[in-house]
Amino acid sequence: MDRPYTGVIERLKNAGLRPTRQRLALAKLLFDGGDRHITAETLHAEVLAANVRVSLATVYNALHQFTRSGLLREVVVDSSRAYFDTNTSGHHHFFDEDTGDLSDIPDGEISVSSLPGAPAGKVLSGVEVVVRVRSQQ
Amino acid sequence: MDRPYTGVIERLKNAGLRPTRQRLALAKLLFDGGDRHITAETLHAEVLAANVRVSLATVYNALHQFTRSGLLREVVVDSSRAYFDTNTSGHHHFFDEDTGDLSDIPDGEISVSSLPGAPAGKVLSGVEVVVRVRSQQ
DNA sequence: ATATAAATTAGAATAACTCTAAACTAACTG
DNA sequence: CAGTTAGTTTAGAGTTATTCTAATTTATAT
Ligand SMILES: [Mn+2]
Ligand SMILES: [Mn+2]
Ligand SMILES: [Zn+2]
Ligand SMILES: [Zn+2]
Repeated sequence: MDRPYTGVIERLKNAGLRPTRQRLALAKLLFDGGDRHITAETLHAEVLAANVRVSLATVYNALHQFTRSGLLREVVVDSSRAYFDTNTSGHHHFFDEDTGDLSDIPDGEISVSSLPGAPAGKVLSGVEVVVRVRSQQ
Repeated sequence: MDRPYTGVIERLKNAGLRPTRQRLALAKLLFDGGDRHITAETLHAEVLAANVRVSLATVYNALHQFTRSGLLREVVVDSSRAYFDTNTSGHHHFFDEDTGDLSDIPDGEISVSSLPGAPAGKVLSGVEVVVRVRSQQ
């Protein structure tokens, strides 16, 4: 149950990021264990709960750096907060508008057919399907 | 070329909204002419340019009331601003991440197949496909 | 006309970020 | 190692889109 940081250290180094105490704690929460969908606030709360003092500015910095390096992907589903996804491969989401819960649509349960070409002079950068659901009565 | 408000007055009354000077001006900009994609700021600028004094708070109020009444639909594509669409029927969007341009994907050029059922205890409320494009370089 | 409920508004407040500039630290070099 | 330097963290201030508050105004009903 120990040597807990080796994997995460490598992951950060490969991304060209120094494995600092803060980034290690954040990366461990994000990448050790299954795929996750998080916001800056929830990640900040988790890292504090794990007794690592990290500022909110650093959480935002890390989320953006991880995203730029391809370790995370941003999912836009709510105009009031940014969500980040540790699963960077192409997949789609359920978003519960009442609870704010973001969850994956299992692969194969949805597919987009006959993708349109990008308008003239533009280049495609991603395709996202969001299936919105409600849980409140 | 006159009696310019009759259509819009009916539309507001049917939605249970009093046809005030402000709502008439906003509804005219929104619904007279083709389908539109707008933000609160752009609509506010337009209404001022048309020489009708309307506060930004009223623009936000109207956008939300129109949305609740089904005259508009909100499209979530950018975590920093809310877009509203005068076309409330089911259709999908291109979003240019460089310019902020939101445009419709022509009907038939895309389709989502094998829609998943909503997770247990949840009810489906919408399906949105966003095709992100870039125009810079 | 009056009354009443609904709507508008200025400006303050909020919330999610982003920025700045100073303090710290990881990594390199000899 | 000790010294240097570039990268990182941070507190707190700043920004921006949006919401709220409470006072004023207006639409509608009688
Ligand atoms: Mn924001
Ligand atoms: Mn916002
Ligand atoms: Zn996901
Ligand atoms: Zn549209």
